[in-house]
Parts: sequence; C-alpha cells; structure tokens
Amino acid sequence: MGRPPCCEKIGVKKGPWTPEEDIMLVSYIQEHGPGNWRSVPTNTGLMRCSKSCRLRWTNYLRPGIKRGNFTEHEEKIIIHLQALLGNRWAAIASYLPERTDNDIKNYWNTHLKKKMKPSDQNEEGMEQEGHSSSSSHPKGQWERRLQTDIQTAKQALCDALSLHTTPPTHVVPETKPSTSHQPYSHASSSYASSYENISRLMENWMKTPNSHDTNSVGDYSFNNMVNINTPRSSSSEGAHSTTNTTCAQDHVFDLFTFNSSTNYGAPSQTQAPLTMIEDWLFEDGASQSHEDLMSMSLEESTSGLF
DNA sequence: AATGCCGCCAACCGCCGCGAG
DNA sequence: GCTCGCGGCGGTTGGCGGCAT
Repeated sequence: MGRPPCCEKIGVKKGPWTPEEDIMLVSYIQEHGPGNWRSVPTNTGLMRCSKSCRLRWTNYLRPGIKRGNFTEHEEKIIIHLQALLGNRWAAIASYLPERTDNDIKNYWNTHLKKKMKPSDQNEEGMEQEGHSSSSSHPKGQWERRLQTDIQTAKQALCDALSLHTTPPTHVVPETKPSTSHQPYSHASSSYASSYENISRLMENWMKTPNSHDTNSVGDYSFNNMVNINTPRSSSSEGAHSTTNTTCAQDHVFDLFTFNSSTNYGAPSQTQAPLTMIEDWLFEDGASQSHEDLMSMSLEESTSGLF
C-alpha cells in the first residue's frame, strides 16, 4: 500500500488551466503568498489538487519566469550541467533562475537529447557509467575519477560560458534571447499560461467589473499588472511580504517583477546564482577559493551514490 | 481538402525527504 | 523513535498543433 493520493480524486478537475482559475490562484497567492498549498484549493474554491496549484504557480504563474526559446548560452549550460549533475532538473534549474525545472526537462527531452552528438552521448554515458559502476572502484580511486570528471565538466562549462562576452542576466526577466529566436510559439496559439496572458485576462476582467465576483480577484488593478515588463528597482519585499494584506497593495508590482533575491516558490530554495558559478569558473585558483562551491558540486554529484 | 504522423509541452502521477506532532 | 502529512522532484503521458502525404 502506497501513500494515499494527496487529494480526493472525486471532484478534482484535471487538464489545462483556464484563465479564471489562473486568476483565482494568482489573486490568492498575492494575498497570502505561496505556500500552504493544501489550503489553496479550499480557500480559493478551485477544484484542483493542491499539487496542481503548486505546479501551476511554480511553472507558469510565478513571476520571473522567462518563456520562449532557450538561448544558446542557456542551452550549453544545461548540457554541461546535465553532464555534471545528471537528470537533477531542479538543481539545474537553480542555476537558471528564469527557467523552471519542468521547462528544462522538457527542453532536454525534446531538443538537447537528440541534439547531442554520439560522441557527447558517449561522454555522458561514460560519466554516468562512472557513477553507476562506482562500486567496482575503490573509493579513493573513484573519488579521483569523479574529481577528474568534475574538472572536465567544469572546463566544458567554462568553454560554454566563455562563448559569450556578456554575463547572463538572470535579474531582468524581459531579457530577450540574444539570438534570432522567435517568441514562444505556443503563447500565441493557445492560452498557455504566461503572466502576459493573465495580464490580458485581467484587462478584460477589469473592464467588466460586474461580470465577476470581485471577492475572488482582490483589490489590485490591471494598471499594476500591465507593468510587468517595466523595469523598476526591485524591492527587497518578496512574495512573503504580501502575506501582510496592507503591504499587498503597496507592493503589488513585486509579484510581477522578478527579483533575483526573491524566490517565489522556486524549485530550489538554495540557489547558487549563475554569476557565482561564473566567478568560480573564471577566477584563478578557483578550486581553492571556492572550495565550498566545489564541495557543493561534489556533494550534489555524489549524493545518492553512497 | 482530408487524413495520419510526429513533435512539443503542459500537466499528472508516484515516490521521496523532511518536519511536525 | 515513530507516524503522518506536506512539499518537492523526476518520469511519464495526453492533447494539441504543425507538417507530410
């Protein structure tokens, strides 16, 4: 007997989220902040599983998420981090704050996996074989090999990052891919789910105030929401500050303005900013001065193996 | 124009870790 | 120390859209 499902199957809606559901979820989180997902369906009236609500928020409604095509820069980072960390998408996503683990996972499975050259796949296979066959090595020998692997991955990541002269901007969400990538194709074809859609939805919502129950939407106006792409000095206030309902209105922008220091229910709470990696990569004697990061990488690489 | 195939991705499912009681 | 419940994570799938025939 496994654990019972997180919610009753009966009466739980499944499938794509509707704009109305998104609004209900966003307005609730704006008032109460992310978390306590168990209570979200009951408090919002959403006929959704708590997990579904959390997933919807973290993957699509959470501010700061960059939709659209992956840049070459991001692509290379993913490839090398995947080689380094394996299919630990949440860990990989923590290095790409604008991307969700689900996005990265999908992108890997649909693009990068097949894009990998056979030689790369061999390398990956060797690396994973090195992990899986670790039991055949004495621990000291295995550790040396792992260190070598990490050095190799580090060098590869360094190569990838050095292809670009400008550091990645994970603070500004509206940063467009530097390449000629087109906007996210799905966004135009369906309700998919970005906060841009929510904004448009809110616009219509606010234009027809009588057509809905204002209690479920909250007090914020669309005028605030349309500025989601407007750069502004990020407040130190995060989503958690919105638990104070008086602050919620004052800092309504913050909910839709990405703040790298704020983690709106992001996959990982222990983010290592990308710039930290780059510092680690580019700094001379990095292995000495950033022993903590190295040990973190080592720890992450080896977790689950012992 | 109609049909089938394929790729992509949003969402679900099940397991795991961790903290509270 | 044990149990339970919640949140997080990774694998998988179903549906939709685009493309080929």
